[in-house]
Amino acid sequence: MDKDTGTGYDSTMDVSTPQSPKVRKQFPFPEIEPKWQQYWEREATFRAANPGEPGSDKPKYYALDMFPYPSGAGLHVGHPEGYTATDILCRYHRMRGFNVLHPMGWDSFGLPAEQYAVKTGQHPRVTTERNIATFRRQIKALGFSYDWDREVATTDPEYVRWTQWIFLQIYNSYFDPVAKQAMPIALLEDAISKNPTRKAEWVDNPFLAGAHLAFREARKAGETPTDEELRAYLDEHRLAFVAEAPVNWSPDLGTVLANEEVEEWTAKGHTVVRKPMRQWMLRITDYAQRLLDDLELLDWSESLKDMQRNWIGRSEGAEVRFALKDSEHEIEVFTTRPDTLFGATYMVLAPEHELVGEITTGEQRLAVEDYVRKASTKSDLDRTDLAKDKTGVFTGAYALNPVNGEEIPVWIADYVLTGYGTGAIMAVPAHDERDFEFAKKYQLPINIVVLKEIEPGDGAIPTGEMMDTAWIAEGFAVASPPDGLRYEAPDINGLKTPEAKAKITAWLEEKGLGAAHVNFKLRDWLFSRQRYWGEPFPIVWRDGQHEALPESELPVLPPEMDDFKPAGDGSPPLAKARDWVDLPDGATRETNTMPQWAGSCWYYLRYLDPKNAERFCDPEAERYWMQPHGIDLYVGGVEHAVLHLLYARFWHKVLFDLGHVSTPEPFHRLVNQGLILGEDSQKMSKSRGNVVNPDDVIADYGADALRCFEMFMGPLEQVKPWSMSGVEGLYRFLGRVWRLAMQENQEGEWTLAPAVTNEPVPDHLQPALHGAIKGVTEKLDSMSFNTAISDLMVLTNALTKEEQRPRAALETLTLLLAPFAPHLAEELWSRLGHAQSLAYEPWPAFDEKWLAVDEVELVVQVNGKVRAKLKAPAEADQSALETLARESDQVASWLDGKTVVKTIVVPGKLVNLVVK
RNA sequence: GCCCGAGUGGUGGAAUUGGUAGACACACGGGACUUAAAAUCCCGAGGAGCGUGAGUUCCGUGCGGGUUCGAGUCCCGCCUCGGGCACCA
Repeated sequence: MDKDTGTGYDSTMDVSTPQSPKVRKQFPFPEIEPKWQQYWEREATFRAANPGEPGSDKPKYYALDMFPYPSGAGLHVGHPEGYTATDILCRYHRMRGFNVLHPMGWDSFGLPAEQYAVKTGQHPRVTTERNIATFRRQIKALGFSYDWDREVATTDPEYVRWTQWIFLQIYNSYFDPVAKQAMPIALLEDAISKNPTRKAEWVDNPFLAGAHLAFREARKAGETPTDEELRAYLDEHRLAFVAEAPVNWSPDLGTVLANEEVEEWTAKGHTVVRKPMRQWMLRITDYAQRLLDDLELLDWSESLKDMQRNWIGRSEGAEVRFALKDSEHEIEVFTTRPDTLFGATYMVLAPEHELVGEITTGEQRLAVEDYVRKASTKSDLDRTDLAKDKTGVFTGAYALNPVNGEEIPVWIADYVLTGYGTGAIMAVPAHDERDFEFAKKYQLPINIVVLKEIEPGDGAIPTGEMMDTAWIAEGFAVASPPDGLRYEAPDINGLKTPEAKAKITAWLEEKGLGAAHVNFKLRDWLFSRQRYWGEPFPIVWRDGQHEALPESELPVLPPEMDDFKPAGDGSPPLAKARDWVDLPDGATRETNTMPQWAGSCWYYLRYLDPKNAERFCDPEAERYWMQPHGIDLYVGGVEHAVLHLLYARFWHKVLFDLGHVSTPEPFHRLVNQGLILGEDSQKMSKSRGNVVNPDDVIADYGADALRCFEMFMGPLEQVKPWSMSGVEGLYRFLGRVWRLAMQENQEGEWTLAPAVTNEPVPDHLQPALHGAIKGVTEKLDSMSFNTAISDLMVLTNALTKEEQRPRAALETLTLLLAPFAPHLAEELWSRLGHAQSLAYEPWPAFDEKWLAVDEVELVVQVNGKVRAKLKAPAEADQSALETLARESDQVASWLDGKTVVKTIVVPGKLVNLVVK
């Protein structure tokens, strides 16, 4: 799921380890790390119990990492950051008695392996398998507590089967506008058929009943729909559909891209142009409102929610129809400001608008056609780059403003986008910056109809020519209509913007001229790619119509080929495999493939039941792990804020609507780990030479030190620079912990230190011990890993000072450390005399009695400045503390010759004497 | 331009509801051990001033105001950096 997928295939695969400093190891991590990794694997320590298996009676905890795209470059230190955070919480939850699901897998379809295949002829599957092996080895070397029995790869044929199966669920559904959810297309088909057989299932649904009636009336009128018409009606409603639309086409990649992906690839230097093509789309726009509303259910950062909200881009307003002078056509526009209708002085159509050809007058035709042609060859980038300088051409046509009947000119301009709203606007230059700029340039009238305040008195309205910028905020309606004039439209003068909007909209609705309307920025998801290394669509074409393959035909795997080159004309590589494409019965296979996002849209569900051959996931397993509100913790990079996270939510909602999953949202709590920068505070990149390879770090300092350092660097969500001396610091800390209990003999063997005693923990150590238990526990609960480690250091420093090291105290420290440095902790636990792994040892509990102190430090302030620090009994009451403070020698000089006018006492903490 | 987030020592970062600013580390300096070094252990440290000294005073959380007995924390106005969106009507 990495965005950074375009690198690495030309790099060598061997991971070279620089000469480690020939220094004595602080602790024998090169022996104990592989030892415990093998132990955990052999004992299946981290196998998660599905319902019915021993251990499934515990409460569940599902922590998910964003699975990686196994690139040729191998793991970098950014990967283990999020993985370590989830691993720590998983190990912690096991010790707290949870049945923990912590899986890992591979997002293994993707363009780099295919590009490598084009260059070298090596099959993408070979490349992919090799890269997965590298990633698996590297990840295992970090000692994460994954249940490897649940490993999945999106390229596995059995995984592809269910990705395609889910696609068919989407294909065989429509979005019901009444129920506001996906429903089986079979219901709609039944409703419009001549002899419905499932009426009981849909008769109460106004949408289906309405469709039924419409087709019945048509039949009564003798307009019996043909099979093609019925079919076309259904295809128009499917959640997966084929559309001819301007798409993002990259000639050098040889494929189309989703809107969300364009920036990523252009940033890498690829060209992306708009081009009309026939492509598969998914109707994510139907879910726009639910995707927006259900963000409220989620425990995500507000900034991440905001990114999704902005991407979905909901705006409320009205659609208004403008009649055209001397034409039967109408222009429909969307506006968020129907209150400014009296200020609409011209209209603008997008150059691609379907009416442009129809309404252009003879003398304007040449200029308009020229403009349209130029606009069509401009890429989106050109269009936005030239944003500052607005251009346009008058069509020669006039529209009639519905509120006052005025004739206003109709222009075309490329600042109006074809993909948003209706592709046409009413221009209100006084109250919209773009319209203002355009009107200034082409000397179109600017009529002010909103003022910030209404002046008492004569109320003369300033003229638009006096404005140097548009007033786009709300205010009070004026000149709507202008003084002395009356129109059929209501007078909204003096109304505040919201009321003015409501009144005008109501009138438009009443007159049939328009209606309140909600618009979204979100576009439907362009779902097909012209690639080889992706899931083929389980679709065949017959007589120009698409049809689904039966489930028994799944999985549909890409054919064996040795030429992976895209044709360059937009036809996919698969089209060249004629034997595969042409079926004996005359049908042909769909040759597009699905985007890489398809596999990552549901992998978290396959983990729940990865070996199931009957279903994508057993319903009982789904309920067990996903109830009550989905995945307990999902950690990954913020780069997926509007890609993977939006797509996966959409698929999940479709599956939810169809009854295949039990929660409306998949990822209840989501945390974005911050980027790790190079030691130079620059983004890590091969060209800068500041990339840190985790293998090197493990070789020199061990996996535990790497894990601990990544957590100690700073808050998980923060961007932070790498520091090799920082790793060394954590390495030394782990060495100190080790040597609390161990010492090295003449032969270089580590044995239990004689300082380790079986005496009970002395009272003077108890506050440090229980303070650490409390601190680490609370900080794990709040995911404040850096301060949790700091608490462990404080306890370690306290124990280091002790001559005698009580075994009980060392055991507690070992358990607290275990989630962070599991190899070291397991080894210490074993050396302290335990035969079993500590993975399921109960988490230490603290006793408040050791945290209560009987003497506190009392801060005495005079006028808010600290003047003394005194010892005071913890139970002293306010007046006692005040007396103590006033009588203190250190304070006396500050009170000399002054009068105390006020005293503030914070019990147990501070006394502030206010003097004059 | 719009929407978020963040500015704390030489560095990474700590600081419940406003209540001792700088926890814990890194880097640095000093000491112990060592023939020496590495490793380890101990000690020091926000800045400025005064004092031989134990100490002590002032300043200090991007800048300017404000609220409060008391502000890193709350309010208003700026500046800088980072992220997202970007002609979305």
